[in-house]
Amino acid sequence: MRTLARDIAEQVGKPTTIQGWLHKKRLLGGLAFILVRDRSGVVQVVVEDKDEVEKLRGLQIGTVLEVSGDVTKEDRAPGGAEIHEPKLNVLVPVTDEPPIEIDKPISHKSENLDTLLDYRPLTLRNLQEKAIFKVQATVLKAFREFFADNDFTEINSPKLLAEATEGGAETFKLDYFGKTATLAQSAQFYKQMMVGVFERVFETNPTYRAEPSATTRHMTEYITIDAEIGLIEFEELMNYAGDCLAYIIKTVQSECAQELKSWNVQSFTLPESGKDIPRLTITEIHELFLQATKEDHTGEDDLAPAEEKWICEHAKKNLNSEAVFVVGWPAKSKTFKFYHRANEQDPELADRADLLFRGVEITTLSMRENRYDKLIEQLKANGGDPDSAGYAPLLSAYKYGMPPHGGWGWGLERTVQRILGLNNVKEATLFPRDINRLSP
RNA sequence: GGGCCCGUGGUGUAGUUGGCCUAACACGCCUCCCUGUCACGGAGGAGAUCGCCGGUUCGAAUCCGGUCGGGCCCGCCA
Repeated sequence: MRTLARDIAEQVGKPTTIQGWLHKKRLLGGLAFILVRDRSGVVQVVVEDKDEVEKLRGLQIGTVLEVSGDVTKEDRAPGGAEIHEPKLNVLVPVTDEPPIEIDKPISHKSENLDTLLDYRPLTLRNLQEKAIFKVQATVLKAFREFFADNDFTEINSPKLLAEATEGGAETFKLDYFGKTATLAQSAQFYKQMMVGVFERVFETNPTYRAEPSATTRHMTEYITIDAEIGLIEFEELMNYAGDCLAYIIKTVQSECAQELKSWNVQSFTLPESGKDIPRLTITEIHELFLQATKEDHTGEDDLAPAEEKWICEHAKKNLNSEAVFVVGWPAKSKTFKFYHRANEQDPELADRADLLFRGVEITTLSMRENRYDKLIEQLKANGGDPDSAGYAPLLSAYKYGMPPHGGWGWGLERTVQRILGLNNVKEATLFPRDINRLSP
């Protein structure tokens, strides 16, 4: 019967067997300490028998072991207990020296990211690296809990599409039995169609962008948490997104305390309720930024990366929130897509917001134009053909009844990146894909 | 796509105004010593034609040109 590392203290006084990877050897002559890592953590094993120590000769970190012995309460041991008088059984010997050390923090300096990512199958075994993806899994779990609490249904939309439709971003093209298929740049149209079915839907799937971006924020494949909500209005939609962020942070704080500590993440400055996250218009932010830095972006349709960073620091200090909703997006702009909805009172503005968190845009949300005729009009104005195979399915959903609705696309990796204070979104991605990297 | 920067043992770095470099340091690895380590400690050892190609020079890790790989910022984009 196998015991996990996290349960070792409960086994005190009992013969116990653990299984896992040799994580660290400390040979002190007549006494050796070895650390064995399993899915739950690390156990210290004290080896005094020379024959047992000798079994480890020539074996490298990564060797898979089964260790049977007596668990002893020991305050000097990590976790308060350790295994004594062990019998070591080598399940999978490793004799080649690993190319990278995994038992101490690995360099995350930008110029060393290549090494970190090239050896990803091994570097992920480092406990600090592993912690990033424990946090990611917890964020994803929190999303699902939030959606379940609010009566959403989870869906999965296709990623192979007949043609590029949404506009805005470049798509990947690939051969599809002699036809050209594209990889989905978002779940946009499908989640909208599904509003007509479930009213509230979400999905957590990869999305693909063929943009030649070389920044710390962009990848060609990333996970979006796509949500779409029927019978909602703009203010309410922002509140949902804010509540969702608050729930994610709360969940990570309670379930990943150890992981946050290992990345030296102390605390979060965030309102408990989404409605208390500050709303600032693009124009206001341009003005504040100009006053503070003398750098002028007034008149621009979008925020510069430096402004996104600055406004979050500003809001943390002055508005008690590291998250900010950026509103006041122009309706007459290339940032306005054909399915967006203009504001009823002020048609010059779009019912759209970006949610910035700790300096990075993590979510884009908007109300969608739900009136069939108006949508067709906007589509045509955008150069789209309503009769094409790319638009017809979406339009048929509209034709037969779409309520006012809105939703968001939320970057999972960016969220984890900012929670942990990582410099590059690729550090928060298991096997990142970017303009230069397609492997591992 | 534009600008700037970087490539030195397995890993992280120093050296880069040409000669003292027959390339240094730390970690890792190997051998030996060490019974409470937890970045264990100590002694010794192996391991790099300095990304690649060409040029300048008596002499190149160091200068020049090209090339390949990578990073950061901007743009695009989320």
